[in-house]
Amino acid sequence: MPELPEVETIRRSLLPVVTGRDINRIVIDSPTVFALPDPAIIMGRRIAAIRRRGKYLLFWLTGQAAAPVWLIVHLRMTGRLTLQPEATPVKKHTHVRIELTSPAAPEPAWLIFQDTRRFGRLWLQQGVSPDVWPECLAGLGPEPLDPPVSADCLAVQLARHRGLSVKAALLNQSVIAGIGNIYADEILFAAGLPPDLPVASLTGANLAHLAAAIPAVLTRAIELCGTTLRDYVDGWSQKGRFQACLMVYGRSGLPCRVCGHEIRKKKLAGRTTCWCPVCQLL
DNA sequence: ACCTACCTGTTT
DNA sequence: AAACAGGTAGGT
Repeated sequence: MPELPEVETIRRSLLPVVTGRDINRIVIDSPTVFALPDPAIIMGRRIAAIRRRGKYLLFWLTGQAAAPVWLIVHLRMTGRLTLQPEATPVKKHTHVRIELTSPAAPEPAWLIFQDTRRFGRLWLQQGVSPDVWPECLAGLGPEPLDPPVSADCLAVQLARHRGLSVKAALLNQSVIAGIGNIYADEILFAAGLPPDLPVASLTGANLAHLAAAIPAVLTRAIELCGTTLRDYVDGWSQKGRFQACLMVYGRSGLPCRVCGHEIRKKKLAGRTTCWCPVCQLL
């Protein structure tokens, strides 16, 4: 489900409500999803900020006379992170519930982690900055949007993966952080590149088109609050609207919205890949 | 550079 | 009944 635009939309939707609130209670229904050795580590802490790195959400938890702790969330395919009013009944596939209170707000609220397929995970990181946390964030490539990735940066990042197809390279989180199957296909369409093109055969002009397409597609997707195909919603349970703008993903057999040629589909890098054989002909 | 596993639900 | 789904870790 969530790629960079969806995770960023969730971050922005939660930000104004959740920052400054205090953790009053935590209920873990699935210890495999969140192995929290001792709830006392985060009890009473305040959510001071929310950051995003690639597809990870990072909650900065401060406490009096205590070193800050990071709560790290990855939603994988079907994870949801939403706010619910205090009295909301517990829904199916709820794995973690965090009750948040605020001196300014009379009613507590729940921050809920739901995940049908249970691939999503939560972790705690104490002491070390999450950027160097070896188990996840340390291996991530650069953020594609701040600043917008350049052709030079892309060339450097791709240099270690010359044997991959350009689609496989875009999906590799150590090349650029945050791109998944939907946006890889959409970016390659916007760049006019065939997905099975080997990285080794990319020209300078190809790299320039690719570098321009990455921020263009991701920024537009964020503006439209992400892509809702089935499960994805933001922190207020609102769907995204970028699905109406998809040019190739999920459109196999349909006419290309630019040239009218039939959109094709095949497995590449283990993932279904859709492209226009005319607009993306080298 | 590929394959499978991890899960549950939906579509073919 | 089988294939497939936004992701990634781990094995070969």
